[in-house]
Amino acid sequence: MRDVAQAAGVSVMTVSRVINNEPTVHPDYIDRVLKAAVQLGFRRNNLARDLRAGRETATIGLVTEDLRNPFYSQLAREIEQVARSHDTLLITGSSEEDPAREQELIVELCHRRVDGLIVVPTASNHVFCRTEIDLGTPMVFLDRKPEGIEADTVLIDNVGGAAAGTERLIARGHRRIAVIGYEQDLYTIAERTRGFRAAMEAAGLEVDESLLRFGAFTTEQAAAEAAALLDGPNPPTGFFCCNNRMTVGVVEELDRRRAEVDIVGFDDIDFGKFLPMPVTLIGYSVEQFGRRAAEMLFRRIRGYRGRPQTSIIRTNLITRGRRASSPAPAVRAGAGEG
Amino acid sequence: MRDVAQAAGVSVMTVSRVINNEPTVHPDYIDRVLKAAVQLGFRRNNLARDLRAGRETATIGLVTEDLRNPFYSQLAREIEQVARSHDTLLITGSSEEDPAREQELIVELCHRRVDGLIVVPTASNHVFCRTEIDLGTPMVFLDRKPEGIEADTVLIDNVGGAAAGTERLIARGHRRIAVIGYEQDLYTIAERTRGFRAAMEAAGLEVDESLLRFGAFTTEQAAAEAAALLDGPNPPTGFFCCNNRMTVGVVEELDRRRAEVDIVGFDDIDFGKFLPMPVTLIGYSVEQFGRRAAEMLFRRIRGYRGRPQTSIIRTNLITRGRRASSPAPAVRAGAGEG
DNA sequence: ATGAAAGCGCTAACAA
DNA sequence: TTGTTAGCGCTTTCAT
Repeated sequence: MRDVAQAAGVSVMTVSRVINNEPTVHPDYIDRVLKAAVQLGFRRNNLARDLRAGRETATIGLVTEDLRNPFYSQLAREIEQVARSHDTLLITGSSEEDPAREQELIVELCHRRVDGLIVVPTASNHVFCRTEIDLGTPMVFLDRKPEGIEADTVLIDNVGGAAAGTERLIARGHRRIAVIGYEQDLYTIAERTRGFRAAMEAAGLEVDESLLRFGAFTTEQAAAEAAALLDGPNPPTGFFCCNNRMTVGVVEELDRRRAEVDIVGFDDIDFGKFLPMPVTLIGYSVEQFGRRAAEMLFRRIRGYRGRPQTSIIRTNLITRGRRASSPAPAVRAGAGEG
Repeated sequence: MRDVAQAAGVSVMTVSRVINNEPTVHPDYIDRVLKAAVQLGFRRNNLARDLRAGRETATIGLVTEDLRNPFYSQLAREIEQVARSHDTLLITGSSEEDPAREQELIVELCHRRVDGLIVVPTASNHVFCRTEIDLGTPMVFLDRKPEGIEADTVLIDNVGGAAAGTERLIARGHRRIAVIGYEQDLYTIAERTRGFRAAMEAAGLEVDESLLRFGAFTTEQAAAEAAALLDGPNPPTGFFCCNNRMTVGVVEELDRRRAEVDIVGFDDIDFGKFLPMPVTLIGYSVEQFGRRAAEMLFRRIRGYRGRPQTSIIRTNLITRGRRASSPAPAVRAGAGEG
């Protein structure tokens, strides 16, 4: 900037004014400065600018497990849109379900002075966030409650949604309902299971604990769990799946067997129309989910000082999939050939 | 930091050394400084630090059309992983296919002094990037060639992949092959169409221009185009779909009609196993795609000064989908119910 | 091993 | 309308 000032024969302050479009500069100077700036390839250093101004960085961070998961990428998109309306950019980081990595990311982002953070917590301890929040980096937690602290949180109505789905299975006459989940301790899974139990109890039905399986993580493992249950002595006639991955796995297994079993699953599935059998899904507006969190965050960034709030996104039941499968055996997807 | 120094009774320099883990500090001081820092809730301002050091911001940017598209989010994830190995964070921005927005984003990111940029260009003019690149922000273009400048680029083998797919259709005896694309002028579409034509010509087949349709953008529109062609006087027996959205649309339409028509489509489809009919897809490693671009970028960031390079990712043919559909009519997916 | 001084690039506040 | 001075928070350099 000094060089530009020198080349244009003015002071740095005039240059500063020109590049910030301040109206109080003589047109001749504007011209000269601009010309010199272009010639020298000058670019304002926003770091210095923000430093001086003690200003916000106009950046927020998003920490999720894995951006590849369409749920998170859609969330990222919604958040980015809200951020854009606040002239703010979004930094994304994937924790890869590693609590250590998650903490590292959060701390790193705070050090970089992001204006705020949206975190989808991996099961872990979040007390260290308290410090960062108190020190001036607002955070909103999404989808799961943070552990050990009270903070702004946006959740899905896990209990209500799971109960509604379970009720539908019960209404269809099912009494023996299996639950397929992963990581029993994960907040969402625990809540959804709670909703399942509540609905069963409300209907006066006993839960057969041997039908609850929380060992699967991948689609394939979910399919294996379903297979084990169906091959058992007293197989279930309905399945409650705790998330979309589980649902897909169970659907695959049932399709393989052409078993007449009802499925309810948490989370909508974007290719749901291609599922080979009708499935009831517990959906919710991901758009609303992301926007709500982003809006809460920006309210904090703009200085709101109220107590931590929890916002719940409601769910709805959706029917997806095609009726009546063909009698021909399904063919597994081929791998790459060349 | 001054406050911490005062509280600990040392100079700011000592504080600086402590928080940077420099080995030349007396243990007693380390203790005192750390204690004071914790007590005062001190956090190093990395902005100031980077400013002084004239250092890189340890951030790169990624500009895509829409993060919700699984293709881009997977790309983002791969790039993030490479970035992480360089202790670098990733800022993502969506251009929403708006060239103006794309330029705005790129300029904004450059102003923020990102160390480098990966751009999936929307059809537009990219000469302004030349300036930014010369000014020190390396850029790598992904998936499509930038317009009007020469720069590092990573592309898919669009022509070769499309030709291979077309050849397969021809080998199966098809002579009348339709092409369903969107935005004929988009680099990828144009190249894929070129590959299609090349394969047809090599087989001595004439291309019926009335079978090439580039008006669709959504899945539904692609289905409509397919329907129009099939209802025409001399319908095609094979379809070449220019991307995954087109493929899904055509599959839906053919499934609705239970037509015996072969489909080849560019891009793999993650739920391919659920497609109701066998489809040949032209796939490629998205992982390799993203990593290659990120690695090219970091090579530039580390100072590589060679001429702009173009790297081509090869494709492979994959068979997805289930054989033999059922005789029952398909049921459209339901909307939300509550 | 520690500290004082200078300065990174910019802008707020005031002076001219 | 323009320029001068000072300082954002940190680190580099050099002296102690």
